[in-house]
Amino acid sequence: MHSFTEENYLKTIYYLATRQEGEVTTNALAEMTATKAASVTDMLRKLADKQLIHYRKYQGVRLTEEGERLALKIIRRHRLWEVFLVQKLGFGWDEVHDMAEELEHIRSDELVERLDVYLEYPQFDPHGDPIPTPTGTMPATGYQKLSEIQTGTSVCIMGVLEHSPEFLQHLARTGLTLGCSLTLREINAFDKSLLVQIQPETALFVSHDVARNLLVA
Amino acid sequence: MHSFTEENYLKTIYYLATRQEGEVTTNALAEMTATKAASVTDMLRKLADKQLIHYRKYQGVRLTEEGERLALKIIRRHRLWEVFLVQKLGFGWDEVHDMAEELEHIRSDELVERLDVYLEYPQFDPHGDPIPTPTGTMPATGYQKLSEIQTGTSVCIMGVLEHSPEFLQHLARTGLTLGCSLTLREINAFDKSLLVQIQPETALFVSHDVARNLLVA
DNA sequence: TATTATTTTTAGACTTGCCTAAATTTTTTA
DNA sequence: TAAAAAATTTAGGCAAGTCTAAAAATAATA
Ligand SMILES: [Mn+2]
Ligand SMILES: [Mn+2]
Ligand SMILES: [Mn+2]
Ligand SMILES: [Mn+2]
Repeated sequence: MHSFTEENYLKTIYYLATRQEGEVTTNALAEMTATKAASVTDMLRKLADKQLIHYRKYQGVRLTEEGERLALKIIRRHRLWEVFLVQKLGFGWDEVHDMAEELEHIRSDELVERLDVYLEYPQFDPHGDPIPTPTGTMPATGYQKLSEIQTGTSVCIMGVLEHSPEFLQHLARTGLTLGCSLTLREINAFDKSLLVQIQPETALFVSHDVARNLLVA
Repeated sequence: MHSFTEENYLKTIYYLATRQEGEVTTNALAEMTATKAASVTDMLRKLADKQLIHYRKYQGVRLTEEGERLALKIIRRHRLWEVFLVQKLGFGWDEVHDMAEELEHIRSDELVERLDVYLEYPQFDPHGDPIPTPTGTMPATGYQKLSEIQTGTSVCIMGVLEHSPEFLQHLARTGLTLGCSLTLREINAFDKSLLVQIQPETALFVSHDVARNLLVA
């Protein structure tokens, strides 16, 4: 079996690999896991010994097939638990991350598959992130950042890239929730803020910082 | 905060204290936690430092008020998660213990209280054990062991003292489930086995070993 | 390309929870 | 009640995961 810590590292490597081209660096991992580079190096050696990552000293890391399979398994658990916490227990989407961070490590495949049945096979978690399949593949979504679409386009909010409670609460307060449809009216040339129409009668300004963390389709 | 290990020790001390008179011994703890006496001594010193137990060298231990409050909190979590696993996910009562053993350590009071609401405030877990209140008191039950009632008495099965999958599966196979009512017909003088009637037409023999692990009222 | 600056790794150490072996205390038995 | 047995604690050590400080490798810059 693998420790909580190993599972968290695998998940973090997966996450960073999808965000940047090329190998994942020691420093990036240290920042994400809130540890020091020296500690990361220790763990990388251990994960490499277990054949979960490809690791060449000073050259960064990449998940092996087995490592990616495991990472996706943990992500699947995390996202299913988040669905449970929001849909069944009534938590807000800004409250569930830390609990899911612990629940994802409960060691039972049977448990997570029964949870999937119970939740009626959800495709997405409360943040719009796709839920990996039991066999370990990540469904593709093809969403775009709101900051990257053309003026005049009408789209639907499908997900968020930033998961901090502050950001999620801000969205909830301004009415920008998952599934909400909107039309991009104009982009301010000065600060790149966006004017979006969410109701026939209501339009609002969205900062570029918010827009590049909102996924739409 | 307290570690998983500390929480498990507190729970074990609570459990042993309810079974035997007087202080809980180092060896008893070593056996229950599947560790060695020397390791137990280390942990006892640590728990005593944190004021969670009363500990005098060579004299055994006893929970402090704070220690008991914490133990009951973990037991409450354990039993609520067991109810969830059986009632919502459809697990058998013989399958849930190990998962609950991990779930009980998820650090969120809000989570367990919402779970309680969601499960509609259950009073007992799938093994008939009472669920401690949020404020940390253990409801009394006053059940008797089946091995200790009089011939001719009619009773209802309310709980089990042994939680091993083997025992629980044996009960399920012989039809001795929670809530099942039965009448004690006779007690075999030779091996203390019991003849119990569970239907107007069906009676069956129950070994003394089984009977002293069945709680009735 | 030689010299800085940055990144990464190594060396050595700490904490937690566990172990074995030996010493000590308590309990039992002769 | 003294010796033997059992229970418990102490001593010393190990693995996981973390840290700081120093060394080594790579990248950036003059
Ligand atoms: Mn985690
Ligand atoms: Mn999520
Ligand atoms: Mn436990
Ligand atoms: Mn139970």
